Amino acid sequence: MRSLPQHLSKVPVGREKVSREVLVSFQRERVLVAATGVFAKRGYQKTTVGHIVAAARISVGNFYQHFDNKEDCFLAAFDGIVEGGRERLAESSTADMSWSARAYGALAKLLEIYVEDPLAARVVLVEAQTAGEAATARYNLLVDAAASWLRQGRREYPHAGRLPETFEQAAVAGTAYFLHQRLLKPAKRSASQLLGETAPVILEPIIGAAEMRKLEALVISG
Amino acid sequence: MRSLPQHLSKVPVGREKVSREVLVSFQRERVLVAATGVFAKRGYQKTTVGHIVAAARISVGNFYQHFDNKEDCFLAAFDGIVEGGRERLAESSTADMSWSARAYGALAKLLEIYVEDPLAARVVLVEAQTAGEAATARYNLLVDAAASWLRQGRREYPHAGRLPETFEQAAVAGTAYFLHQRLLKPAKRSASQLLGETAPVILEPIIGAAEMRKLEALVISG
Amino acid sequence: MRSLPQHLSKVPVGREKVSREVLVSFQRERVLVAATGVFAKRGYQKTTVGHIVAAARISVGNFYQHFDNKEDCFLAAFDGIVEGGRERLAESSTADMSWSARAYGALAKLLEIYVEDPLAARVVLVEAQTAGEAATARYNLLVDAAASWLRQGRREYPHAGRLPETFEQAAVAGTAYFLHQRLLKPAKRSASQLLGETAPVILEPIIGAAEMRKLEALVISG
Amino acid sequence: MRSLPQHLSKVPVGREKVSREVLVSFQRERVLVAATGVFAKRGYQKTTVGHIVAAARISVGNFYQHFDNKEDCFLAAFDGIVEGGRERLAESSTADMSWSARAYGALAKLLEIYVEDPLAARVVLVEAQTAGEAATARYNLLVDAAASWLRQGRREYPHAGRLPETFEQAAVAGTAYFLHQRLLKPAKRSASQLLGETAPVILEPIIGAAEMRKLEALVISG
DNA sequence: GATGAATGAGCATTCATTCAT
DNA sequence: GATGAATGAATGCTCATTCAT
Repeated sequence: MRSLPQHLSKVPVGREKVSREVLVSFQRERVLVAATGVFAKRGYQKTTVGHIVAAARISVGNFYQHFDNKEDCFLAAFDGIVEGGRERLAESSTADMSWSARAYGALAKLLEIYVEDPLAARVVLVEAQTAGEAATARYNLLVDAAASWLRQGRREYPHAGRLPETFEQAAVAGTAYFLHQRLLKPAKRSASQLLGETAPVILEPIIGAAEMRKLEALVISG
Repeated sequence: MRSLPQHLSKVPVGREKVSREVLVSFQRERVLVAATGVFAKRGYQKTTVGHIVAAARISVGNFYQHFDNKEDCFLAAFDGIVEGGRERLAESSTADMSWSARAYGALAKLLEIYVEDPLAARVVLVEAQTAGEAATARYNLLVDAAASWLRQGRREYPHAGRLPETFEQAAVAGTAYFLHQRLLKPAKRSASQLLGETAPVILEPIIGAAEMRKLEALVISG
Repeated sequence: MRSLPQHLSKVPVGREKVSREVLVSFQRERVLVAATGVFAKRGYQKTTVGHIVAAARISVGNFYQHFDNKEDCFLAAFDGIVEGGRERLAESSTADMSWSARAYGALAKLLEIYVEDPLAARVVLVEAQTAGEAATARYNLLVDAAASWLRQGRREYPHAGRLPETFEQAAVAGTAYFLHQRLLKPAKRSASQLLGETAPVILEPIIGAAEMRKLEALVISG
Repeated sequence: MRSLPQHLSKVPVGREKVSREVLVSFQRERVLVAATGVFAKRGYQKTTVGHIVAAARISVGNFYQHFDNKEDCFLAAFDGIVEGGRERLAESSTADMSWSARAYGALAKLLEIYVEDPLAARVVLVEAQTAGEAATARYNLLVDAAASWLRQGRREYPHAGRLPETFEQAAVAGTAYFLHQRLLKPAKRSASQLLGETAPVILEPIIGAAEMRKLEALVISG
């Protein structure tokens, strides 16, 4: 899953200490992975600390050594997933690409991540809305961040200026709801299928149909 | 609330019985109103049956005479709000109006209802997503129903056919999210302001900019 | 079931009054029959007043007009059954019969009643032991009464004097347990079969094997 | 209580673990003893979990860590008492004794246990019949087991063959009822007194009066 | 550090009983 | 007299969190 933050391995406090810290960090990661699965399968509210420690094979006391409480654990899982996503998203584009290509690539990458780990996706997209105020705030921040990023497109594609102010937020939230619904049904689709269903909703109004077709063609050919 | 069947009032021994039934119905309605407020303010999860009975000024036992449990009460509140909304929505248009006018009028009416009773709106739009599976299912049904209704527009406005299949659902969910966000902030807007912010997102892609302007002008002049 | 106490019909307080009293009495009887069934099927503890009023098709208020509470209702049912049994038992013998014949006849009659109405039997034999102190006391009184009656046999059959003091009570309780067990199993037996299984335990030690055979032969021939 | 498997004490890291397990086991035992007292004094139905935890000086949560619920606790107490009784019963006889001597000794031992701990006796003999289906089933199993054991006597004492099939069950249940009654009255008797009252009912019919006298004499002289 | 036994506040729910209509 | 809505005390049970070992 998520790789360990690099800076930790640089701390030079003696071999043992380091290995222990690494171990602790691994442990924490293990717990977060287990917790993600439990939260996704049982729902945040119905998940108890007991469920998590059973899944992670740790003791209750240990759990509270890592996290303040259940909510803290959820937020850590949420943040870990988002952070991991952000890192992988960074790989999806280079500075020399056009905005539309970067946007299309980013959406494609996101859907790939989504399809890859549906449990993590469920935690971010669904459970975050039922896990208390802090989680909801983080979810909204995510939607806003995506909407903001999308809004940059208006600069590049002037005719997007005709779109209502609320377009980006609605587009992001609408897409999130669409994916959300997909998570409920066992019928899984491939990332490319989902791309065909979401790009027209979220990108085409900004970049226009012509540009859209161009990008689609590029992917197929490339 | 449903009005009493008239024939009952003719039954001679009926008066007492009827008045009691009416009383019970009123009581139930009272509880639902109180419950709606509590659910909206505290959130479904943090609401206890104790909170509801305190707000409704009834006893615990009486609560369980009306509802099976907390979830049942929530669903009844949800259904009551939706039903009331449906009835008021029916008033907003007549058969002789064009689809676009009916759609525009319906959206305006919905926003009016929304602004009028933000607590009820919050229950339907926000809390329903955190109140268990049954509530979530009902929420999704509502989104789907709205999306289906919207889809009829494609027949009337052929150029809407260019819209991706997922447009309607995304548009509805996106608008719901937008309104949802408004509910979190104390800064209230008028229904007409909200109409200006949502109609372009949800209707304009279907009926086109020209028709949109026409409808807006009509409202201002009318 | 139990027939109405005769003296009631003799009270001459005007036709209406009488008919009402009779009606009330019938009503009470109806409730007791229904309650007996519910107690037998659900067990005393798991039976609620709600169950009884539902089965008897009366209102809760009405129930409390007849009985002080659930226990009172149970005791009334218990007493009614015992009283009915006593009356029918009286028919089973005449003064001119020998003690052994009367005892044998009484046992036969009791088993007949038992087989006829297993629900009532269950209430007296099983549920009475779980229905609180008053009911337990009544049950014990019943066992003691039967044991006392049985003890009279010692006078008639001197060799029964060799039996230990505790014999009668143990014999009655043992037989009660035996019948109790029969009530749990669907395999029903006839009254005469049960007579063959119980008489040797409860009567033969008192009257002796020879007398026992004589009585058995009498029944077969008569 | 069962003693700890020896091999565990050899595990080097084991000491702490073992002592904790022992502690937990003691704790459980403590709770069962307290629960037995409460059940015996208040009756199963009127006993609440609150009563038990107050008597055992533990918290509610802790109670539920040991037992699934009140019934589970009762059954554990019942089983513990029966198991303890079985173990002590095993000491009461050796293989070289005659069946009648073993039977007489077992009955004497049982009555000794009964007199020693009337609260435990009450739980097994009285409350088990009011503590739900599972408890009743266990009680019946116990009666059946005792009856079966008693039946072996028929092989050794051929003239016992004249006894009716149902004798053993009735004798056991009758004796149980007799002891049951003793538990209700404060007037306590000694185990040997009770032996004199029960042995003639339960054993003499099988082994005969002569053998009975012989055993009685043996005890007095021995 | 790790463990998991112990804690107890908190909650949903039931049900006998009352009493206004 | 009859009705059944209303009452609220009582109870079983869960679960996040602490802390002695």
